[in-house]
Amino acid sequence: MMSEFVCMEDSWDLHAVVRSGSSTNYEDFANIKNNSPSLFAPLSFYQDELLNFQETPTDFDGLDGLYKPLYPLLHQTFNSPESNILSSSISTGTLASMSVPKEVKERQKVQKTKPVSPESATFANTVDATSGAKSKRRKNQHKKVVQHVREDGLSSDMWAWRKYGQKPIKGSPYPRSYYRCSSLKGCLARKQMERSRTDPSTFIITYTAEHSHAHPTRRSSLAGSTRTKPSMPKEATKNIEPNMPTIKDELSPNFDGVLSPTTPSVTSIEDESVQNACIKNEELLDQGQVLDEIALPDILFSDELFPSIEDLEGLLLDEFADCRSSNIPATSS
DNA sequence: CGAGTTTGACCGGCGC
DNA sequence: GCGCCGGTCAAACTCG
Repeated sequence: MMSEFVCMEDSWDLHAVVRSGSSTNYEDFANIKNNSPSLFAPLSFYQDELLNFQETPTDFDGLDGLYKPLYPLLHQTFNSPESNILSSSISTGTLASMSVPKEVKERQKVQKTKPVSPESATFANTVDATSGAKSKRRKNQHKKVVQHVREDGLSSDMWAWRKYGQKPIKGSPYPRSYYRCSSLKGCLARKQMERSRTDPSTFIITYTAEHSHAHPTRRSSLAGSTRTKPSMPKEATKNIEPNMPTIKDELSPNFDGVLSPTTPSVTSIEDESVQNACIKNEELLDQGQVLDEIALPDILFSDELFPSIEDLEGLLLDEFADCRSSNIPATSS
C-alpha cells in the first residue's frame, strides 16, 4: 500500500498536537478544556493552546508515553492495508517529520494575542504562509491535501460536504466536483473530487484549507445522532459522467446510497468503526495485548486525515484517569 | 421550509 | 490584450 506525504508548506500543525509534550500539566490541559470558547473554536485555537501545553515545563510525564506511540501510528494508519486511501499528499507539513518549526510556534504565539474569528483563522495562516497572494478567492493559497481514494473508500470521509459546483476538466473525461464544508457557515474547508483519468476506479480528492470548527460528527454520532440523509435529486445520478455508470451505482454496497460523500454515512460508518475498534480492543485484551498501539488508531483516525481534537482530549483524559486509578504517580504542581 | 444538487454565468489567474 | 481554464456564485430546482 503506497502512502506518501509531501511537504509543500509549513502550517500543518495538527501532528504537533499529537507529538507535543514530553512533559505536560494536567491542570493546563483541564484549563484548555474549560477555557475553550466553544466546541467550534478554530482548530488553530486548540493548536495554540496545545502548543503552550507542550511548552509548559511540568513534572507530569504520565501522558508522555501516551502520545508517543501515536506518532508512528499516524504513519501506520496511512499505511494500513485496510485503508482505502491509496496515497496522500499533504501540502503543508509532513507528518513523518513530526516537528514544529520554531518560527511556526513564534507566529502562533503572536496570533494568540489577537482574537481570531473562525473565518480569519485559517486564512490568516494562508496569507502568512504565501506572501504575495492578491486574491482571497480565486487563487487558492490554502494548504492542500491530495488523496487517492478507492471508490469504496469515499464514505470514510466523515465531514459534511455540500456540493457547489461541477466542471469538466480539460484533458480529463471526468468532471471535477467542488464541495464546501456544510457543518459550519464560514468554514473555509473545500474539497474537490474527480475520478482519476488513469485509474477510473480511484478518485482524486483534494482537500483545501482547514475546518474552522471541531469535528461535527463524533459526539453526535456517539450520542445517537438521528440526522437524516440529505436529499438526493433524481438527476444527481445522471450528470456525473455521461459515459459512465453513476457513482451511486458503481460504489460498493457499503456506500449507503449517497452520491456525494457527505454526512449521511457518518452515523453508521463512524459508529461501526468505533464498534469495530472496541471489538478489536476486547480481542486484544483477551490475548493479553496492549490495545494502545494497535486499536486506538482506528478510533482516533477513523476519519483518516482529520482526527478530532476531541478524540485526543478524551484519550488524554481517559488515560490520565487510568494512570491515577492504577496508582501511577501523576504528580502535578 | 430547509438543506441539498444542478448548471450556466461570472471572475481572476495565467500563458501566449 | 486576449483567450483559455479552473474555481466560485447563485438561481432554479428537488427532496424529505
